[in-house]
Amino acid sequence: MTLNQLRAFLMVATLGTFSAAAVELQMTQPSISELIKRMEETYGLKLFARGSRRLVLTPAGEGLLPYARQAVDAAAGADRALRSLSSLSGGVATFGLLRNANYYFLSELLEKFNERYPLVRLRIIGLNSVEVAEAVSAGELEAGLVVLPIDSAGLDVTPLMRDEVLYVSASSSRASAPVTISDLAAANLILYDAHYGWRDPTRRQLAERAQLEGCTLSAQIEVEHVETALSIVAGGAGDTIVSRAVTTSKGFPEGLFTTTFADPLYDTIAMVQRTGSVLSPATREIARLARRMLLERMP
Amino acid sequence: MTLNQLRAFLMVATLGTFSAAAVELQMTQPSISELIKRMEETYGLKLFARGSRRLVLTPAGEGLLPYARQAVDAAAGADRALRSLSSLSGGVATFGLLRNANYYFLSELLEKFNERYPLVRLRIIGLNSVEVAEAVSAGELEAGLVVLPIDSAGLDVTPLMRDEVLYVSASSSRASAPVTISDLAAANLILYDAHYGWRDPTRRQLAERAQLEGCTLSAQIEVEHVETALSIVAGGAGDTIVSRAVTTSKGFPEGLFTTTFADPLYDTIAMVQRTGSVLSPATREIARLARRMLLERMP
DNA sequence: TCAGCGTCATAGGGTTATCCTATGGTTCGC
DNA sequence: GCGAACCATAGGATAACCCTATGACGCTGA
Repeated sequence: MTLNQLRAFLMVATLGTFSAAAVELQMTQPSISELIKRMEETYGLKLFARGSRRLVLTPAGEGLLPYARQAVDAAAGADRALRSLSSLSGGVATFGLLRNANYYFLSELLEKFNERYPLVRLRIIGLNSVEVAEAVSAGELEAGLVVLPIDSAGLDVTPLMRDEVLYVSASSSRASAPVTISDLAAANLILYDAHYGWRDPTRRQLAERAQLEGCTLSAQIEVEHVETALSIVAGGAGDTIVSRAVTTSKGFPEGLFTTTFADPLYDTIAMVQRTGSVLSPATREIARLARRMLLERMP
Repeated sequence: MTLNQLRAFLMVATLGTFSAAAVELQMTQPSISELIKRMEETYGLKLFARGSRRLVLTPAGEGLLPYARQAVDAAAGADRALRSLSSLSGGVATFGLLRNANYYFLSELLEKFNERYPLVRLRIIGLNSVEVAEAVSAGELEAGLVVLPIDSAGLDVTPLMRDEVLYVSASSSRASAPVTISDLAAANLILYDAHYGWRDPTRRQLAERAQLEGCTLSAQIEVEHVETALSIVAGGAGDTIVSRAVTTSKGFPEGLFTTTFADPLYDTIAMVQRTGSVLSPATREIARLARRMLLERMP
């Protein structure tokens, strides 16, 4: 005897069909069927008479009805009580996200959170991982998602997933084989995140590699937005680098070629929060959602 | 939010420790721990303050308590209701009986059943065979006794006994010899069961005979109760038909004459239940008693 | 009469909850 | 301190749960 079983029973008794109850409970008809069946098997009696017509309560079902109603109502009350007591019933959840979040799951995350906690307002901060990391470190944000590497002083960092960084060009020849750092140094690079320049984590990784090779990277053109950079690349003025998630998104221009790095390069996405801090319920919840949705996307 | 979580919460709140609650609920302490933890995580708030001493309810836990109690109680009631229906130690036995049951054995049946199973409450449904047959067919009733013929779609029908239908009149001359259908067509008929009219089984038998003879039957006066009809007949306004059991009952008015039909007419009493259905113990028992008592009365 | 529709039942599979045992960590009383 | 009592955590087996896909059946309209 579980609450789900009682809920299903009640809804079926109210609406008269399994299918309608399934829609109402946001489940599928076979699930309803199974819940009812299990309850019937548990007690060895039928709750509904499955006639050709519509479902009719058996005497046993009739006897169960008032108790089911009471239990489900009480559980709904319990849920309401807890929900209103938790701070998820108000206030503002503040969370930092890396710039690329659009390409991963941002809108879905916000929709899901808002659906579950409609009373909580959301403030999503973050033009770039650098900014997010600094804000979290300073305590302005409780938590956020960033791309590594970052300056991790005063932060708890939990890597969650990684996404490969690709080289993007309008010329098939320049993207015909994995590129090396020296290829990169020789290329016309169209880079974005002008505001943060070489403090950007992905760029930092590249700069470190270049340093080891004894060469220098510099941007031919720097803009703020990835989309702008990609448009320029599509025009043939130069090449750029983006993570794979960007290349598979809808907005990715036609006619661009991609290739990997000879020594594969990855953006590692991590959750950061202030060392030793306790997250507010709302923030914890959105962090939990974000982590789960990211992990679901792991290859 | 599951019932098990609420049960665990309630028991912990009552007993003050996880371990004690585990013993009481026949589970292990880690299981209780996990159930509580999951509920706390779901809502992002603590339900118990884990002090060094003993557990104390947080305000949130305090708020949850009444709802938890109500939900758990209701579920226990549901369980009891269903469990008792699959045994003879409680619950309600529902059974359908034809209208005339009073004249056969109704009170005796109920007394006997109640004496043997005092914990089972009885709900006897049935103003007329038509109604009982439809309710059983739809699954609202598990079984019942009816007079044939009925529409037997979806029903298992077991004839048990028959009782002759007699013609009743205040005039000795009109009841001096067996009556024919044409006699009937010519008579002032005082009929009962107005609500069901010619769907009533006995009336259907008569109507079919009349059809074969090419004549039509119609009621001069229609009332609901047999007793009313008999009073009117005793006043001489017309004649009626009843089964023999009625004529031998205590309430049968003085001064009325009865005769048989020229072509004898019988009410056949049958047990009906839904095709392929399994009766609950209580219903099976009352059906068994009813059948036995009927058969004992067989001529 | 037969195809189309809506209904519930069943099969198969992936995910999660639940529950266990075993063990670690903390707090209290002696 | 040290044992006792208690809660938390880890790891693993089982069952519940929920899904998609498909089958069976009755109803309905051409």
